[in-house]
Amino acid sequence: MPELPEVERARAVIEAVALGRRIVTVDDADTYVCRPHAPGEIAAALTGRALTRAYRRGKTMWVDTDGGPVLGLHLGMAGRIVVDEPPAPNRWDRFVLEFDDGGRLALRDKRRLGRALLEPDLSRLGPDAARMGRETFRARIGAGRAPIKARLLDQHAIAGVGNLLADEVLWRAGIDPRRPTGDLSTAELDRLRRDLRASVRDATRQGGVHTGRFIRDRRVQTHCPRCGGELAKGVVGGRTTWWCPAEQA
DNA sequence: ACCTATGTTGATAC
DNA sequence: GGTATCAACATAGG
Repeated sequence: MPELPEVERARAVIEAVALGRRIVTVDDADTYVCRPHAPGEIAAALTGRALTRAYRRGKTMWVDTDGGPVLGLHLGMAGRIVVDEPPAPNRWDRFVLEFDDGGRLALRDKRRLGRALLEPDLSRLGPDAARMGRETFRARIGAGRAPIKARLLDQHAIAGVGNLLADEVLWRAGIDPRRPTGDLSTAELDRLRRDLRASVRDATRQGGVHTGRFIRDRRVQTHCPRCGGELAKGVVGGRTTWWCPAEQA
């Protein structure tokens, strides 16, 4: 589930209900989710601290603590942040903070591809997709020969776009996902940026990328929501890709 | 049973 | 350097 809109909602939840609460216990026993830390390392650094601010860039979140280290959080492919919910079965709560008021914050993730670590490295993360200016977008997205969809998925170039959101915005903008980036006109790049920002805004408000018109519709049928034509399916940038061959050129 | 698919990222190879 | 491929993880479904 988690692309930029889902992560922003998770960040907002942390901001709204988890800041200022004193941490008394940390479960960092999952050495894969908490890599490269050894069990107990994150616990030692965070016990007695409180979270003070929650940030996000692309799909990466990080949280400041009062006098302690920064805690990085990533939802991976199936992770969620849950606050003050009873523990999940099957050890799906991969990383847990317990507060002195009896509440808890958990990274709940069936797949274990989520991440919790101290002092995350953000240096290789591109600018946030929702806050990218026109000039920056043109420069970072418009150069090179990769298929445009592959570029949108490249977190070093632009942070926050995942497989579903990429299909949604390319459909909205009427651009073939296989087009080489360098072949896009300035007008097409500007349109793409506009549609991307709109898609992110809508999805964040409505609860996630699956609420997008193209993505939502595709769950029940494989026709274009606009023209009704049969959608095409293929692999672009290594990911399953759907598009409308009649409208996306 | 076995095979495929799945919203992620990172390492590796060309 | 840019791009493509595969592996990491665990679950769901045909």
